[in-house]
Amino acid sequence: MNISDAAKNCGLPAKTIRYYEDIGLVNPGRMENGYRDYGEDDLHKLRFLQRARGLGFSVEDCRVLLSLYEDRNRASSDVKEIAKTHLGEIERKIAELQSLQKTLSDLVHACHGDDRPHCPIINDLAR
Amino acid sequence: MNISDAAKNCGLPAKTIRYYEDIGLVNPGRMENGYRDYGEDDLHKLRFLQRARGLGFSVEDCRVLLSLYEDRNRASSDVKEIAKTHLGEIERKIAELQSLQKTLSDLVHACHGDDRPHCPIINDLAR
DNA sequence: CTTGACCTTCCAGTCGCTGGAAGGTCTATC
DNA sequence: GATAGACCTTCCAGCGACTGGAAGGTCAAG
Repeated sequence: MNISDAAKNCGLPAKTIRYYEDIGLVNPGRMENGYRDYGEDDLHKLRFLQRARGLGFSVEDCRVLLSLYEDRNRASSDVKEIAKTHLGEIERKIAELQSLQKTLSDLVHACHGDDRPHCPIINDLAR
Repeated sequence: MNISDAAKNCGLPAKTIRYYEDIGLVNPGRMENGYRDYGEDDLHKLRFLQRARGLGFSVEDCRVLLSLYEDRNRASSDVKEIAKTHLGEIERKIAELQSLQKTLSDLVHACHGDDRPHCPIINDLAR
């Protein structure tokens, strides 16, 4: 299967798939004319990557997860550890964004938003 | 005032201050020896940038906010518009992260995390 | 035989810094 | 006056994870 069909199949852009090959995540074979040729295994990996990236795992996390995916003797604790760490980062980020949201929404509500120059938002930034 | 004192004063690294000059945000004068020389106005701008970046505004937003900050005839509605847009982006991001958090935390809870290979997290990624 | 849709590689740009190299300047001490 | 150490300068490269585009090869249809 050529790259554009593989792209349709896994939901990743062709450019991204080539990039994943560049960094050694998915190495398809080649046809006689030099075109990339994706087999079932490759497609599985690409879909796996698409899902894992969609859950916000870094590409390096994905590399490890992919090797665990392929390791029939993996310990589920290794997978869980990565996921827990990632979950913690997500929760930290949510907390950080919620704090920004509170500050910003207070400022936005305090600002009349008319044609006069007085602006609590600017005043806060300048304080 | 030289760059390292300015850095202490505004809470930004010297590297970042030079970068802001590169992209035309804060242009200090120079001393006779070629060293950058930060005056009160420059320090105000740097502190403004430090605050605005801390609230997650993009550097381009900061550029506009800075020009509004300096415009005594600004309309507060212009400021409010930028802040509201940014707030919307933050809220979108929070929602997205919360959805990831839910999925991931369900998966993490479903995984025993022992030395056996069975792993609902991997299974979900591979589905 | 040409058109158009694929494919290939390679290079540059995104954003907001950050690190490091190579070299100039200033201040204090010997 | 020499030297050390802490500054300062400019410039170039790299981060993550792609994305866009140029230049050129391949293939099937009309």
